[in-house]
This record gives sequence, structure tokens and C-alpha cells, in this order.
Amino acid sequence: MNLSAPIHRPSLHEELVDRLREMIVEDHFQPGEKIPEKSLCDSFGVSRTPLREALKVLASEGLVVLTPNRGSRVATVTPEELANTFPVLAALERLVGELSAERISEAEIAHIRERHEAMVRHHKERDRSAYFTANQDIHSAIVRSAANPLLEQHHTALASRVRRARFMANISDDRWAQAIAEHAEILAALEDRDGARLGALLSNHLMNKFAALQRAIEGVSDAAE
Amino acid sequence: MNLSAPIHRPSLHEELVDRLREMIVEDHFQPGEKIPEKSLCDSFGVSRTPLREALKVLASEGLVVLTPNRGSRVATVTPEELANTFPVLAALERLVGELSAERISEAEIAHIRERHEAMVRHHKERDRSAYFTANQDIHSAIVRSAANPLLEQHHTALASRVRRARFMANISDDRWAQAIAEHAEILAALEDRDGARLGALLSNHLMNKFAALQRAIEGVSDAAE
DNA sequence: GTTTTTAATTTTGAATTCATTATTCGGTCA
DNA sequence: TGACCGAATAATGAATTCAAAATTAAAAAC
Repeated sequence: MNLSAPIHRPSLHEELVDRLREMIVEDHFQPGEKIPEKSLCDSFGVSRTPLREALKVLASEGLVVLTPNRGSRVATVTPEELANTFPVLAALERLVGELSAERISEAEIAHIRERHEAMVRHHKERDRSAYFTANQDIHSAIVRSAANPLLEQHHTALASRVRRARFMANISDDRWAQAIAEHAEILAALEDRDGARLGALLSNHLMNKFAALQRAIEGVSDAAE
Repeated sequence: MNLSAPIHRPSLHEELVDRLREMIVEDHFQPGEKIPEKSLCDSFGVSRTPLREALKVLASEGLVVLTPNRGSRVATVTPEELANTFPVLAALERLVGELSAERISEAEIAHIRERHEAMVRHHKERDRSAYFTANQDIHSAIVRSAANPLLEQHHTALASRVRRARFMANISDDRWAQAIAEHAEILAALEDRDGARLGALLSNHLMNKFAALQRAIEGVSDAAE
């Protein structure tokens, strides 16, 4: 690690933004759930000031909804919102592919290949949680390799909304196998540094995920009727 | 106007976010300029609490940079940042075009045509300020017509960074004329509801703007040497 | 006269306080 | 019993306060 890198001491509100975002994305709160300032302050050991600053930032990211005089709630993930989010994210994925093919280093490719193989193993072992983590690692490594902080920032913001949706329904075995196959193609395009193909694959991969998610949600709500 | 629409009374920090963003985008502050909390509080007539909340939101949007214990500064618009921003925005513009062609109403097209004609007049009269406003109206109307709030939100955030760049250098007469021609094509594609073409035109229009801006900045910095 | 050190002032981050607005709970009346 | 009203309680929004850090000003040393 670079020892001469500037030291960044995060302020309380930054720390809280990160922690709360993680908690929301990782489903520690129910969507629509009220966020009680008091008890959160107690558990974090901070006063309301930095917590409220953090909530306002998260609201601007769309993870939290503020209603004047009625406090804050975790934003709900509606099907409409997903239908709006996926195409935007897919547009960014295409750009990610184009840039990454140009800029990615051999070391980054090697790392992604390693994570890819781990992911395939987790799939064979049907370890959904480990699979999910490896999958996540691969996608963020690719986004990172595009070397565009702005792109990464907006991608992350949108992806965090999508990520929450995975708690709405389980992925089917068929789709899971298909996703693995798509990932193999993505890795191949990456190794070929074929930007146009990589962009198309990444974008399609995401839209396929969306279609599968929609089917799964349909199924869930149908079953509930 | 819809009289039965829910009443939204913005909180102080929301109001401040909007006002400060406007001030930054419209160049009321120098890039890199220190933002003095005290005097801003005085001029807005609010306490530091809501102002600081607003600054944190603007920092998450990238318009403001917070340095721990050293307060906040207006973010600078570096050439590198612009080089990162334009391609992302162009990717979103392409999607805007595709969606807008499907979803735009005849009334919206009529409004854009009206603003387009005004913009052409302003160009003839060499009224840069009025031209800029009409141009801005057209672009936001198109984005709005794509009917995707997420897309609009991210587009707006990126566009506000780009918008600040116009104060870095004046546009050339050649580029101005070319922009008008591109706008005519955009309007035609809109009226034809040709999504693929509209997306490509919007994306190219933006990247041409970027190229022109880069040339202009080069010129400025060369002249300064 | 310039640089360094030290003290005063200002600015910042975060806790606390206060006024206002919701919510809850208990009682009244149909 | 259950809908309605009002007091008590809790929560929220925003101002104020306080401690720590940075900046400025002043004094001392070279």
C-alpha cells in the first residue's frame, strides 16, 4: 500500500452515509420502514446532527425518502422504479465495456479471471451468497477498470438500487446457469479487449437479469394472490 | 395547474440546495472559491445547520468539495473531469433519444419546435444569452420527455457540471452555426420519432460540443502562455 | 529585515437546546 | 362498543452552544 498517500480522516457524517447505505443496500431495513433518528443515534453513539446530514445525502441518492415533519423512511423499490433504473444502468454498462476494453490492465484481467473461476465454483456448489459476492466483485472490478470516476460514481448509485431488488425474489436455476454463460462471454471479450462486444454483452447481461427479475417478481406476486 | 396536487413545503435545506446549486452552476462563485458559512448564513438568514446539510448534499453531487476541518470550496472544473463527464453524459443522451422518440407527446414536440425557432432567431441576432437559455430549454424538454425520472436526475447532475464549463471559453462562430444545424436534425428525428437516429444525434451533438470546448480551452490557455 | 514562535481570533464539527409539528393515549359521548 | 376530541408525549426542524482545529496576528529570535 502507498504509505505516502494523503490521510483521509472521514467526518462523522461521511462514516454514517457509508454505514447506512450499506445497511440499506444489504437489506438491514425493510423498504418503506421508518428510520428512527433517536435509536440510530444511540446505536451509533452520535448526536442527531451528523445523522441527519447523512440522511439528507442518502435522500439525494434516492435510498431514503424524507417527508417534512414526518422523518425519513427507507425508499421502496417499486417495479416502476426498477423499470426506470435498468435501462439507465445498461446504458452506463455499455460505456463501461467500451472504456474498460481500452484501459484495463493485465493484472486487472487476471484478478477478474480469478474471481470468475471462483464464481463458477460457487455456482457448482450452489452457494448463492458466495456466488453473489464473487459476481459483485467482478462487476465492480470491470467498472473500476474503465478508469472514469464519474462513471463509476453514477454506476454505483444506480447499481445500489438494483442490488436491493435481489431480496425481492430468488433467481431461477435456469437464469443462474445462463448468467454464468454470459459471464464467460464477458471474460472472453475482456481478454480480447473488444470494446464494442464487451459493452453489448454487459448491457445485455443486465437487461437479461432485469427480465429474469421481472418474471420472478411476477411469479411471487402471482403466488401471493 | 393541478390544484389538488399534494402541497410540498420544502424544508430549509432543500431550498438551500437548490439555491446554492443554481449559484454554482450559474457561476456566482469562482471555481475553487472558499464557501464561507458564516456570511452565507447571514445573507440567507438561516443558521448553519441547514446550510451545512445543503453543502453535504452538494458535495455528494460533486459541485462542492469538503475538506475536513477546512470547510467547503466550489469544485473546480478540470479538463480531466470534463473528459470523464462528457462520455457518460453522451451515453445517457443516447438513451434519452431512444426513449423520447417512443414517449414524447405531440404537445411536447410542438413546444420544442417553438423553442427551436426562437433559438434560431437568437442565433441570427447573435444574442448568446437568449440563445443559451433556449438551447437549455430544448435539451431539458427532450430529457423530460423521455419520462424516466432516474435518467433525468442523473442527466441533470452531470449536465450541471458540464454547464459550468461554458464560462471557461466562448464558443466559436463556426461551432455555433454547426450546433444550429445539428439541432435542426435533432428536431427532425424527433418529429419522425426515430429513436436510434435521435439517440445518435443527441450523443454526437454533445461530443461535438466537447470537442469544440476542448479546442476553445486549448486556445485560451495557449493565448495565456 | 526576515523568519520562527506564540497568542488571539476565527472557523469548523458536532452536541445540545428549543420551538413546532405529529403521534399516542385516555376520556367523553353517542 | 366505537367514533371523536383533547391533553400528554414523542419526533422533527432548526438555532444555539461548545470544544477542537485552523488561521491570523503579534511578538520574539536570529
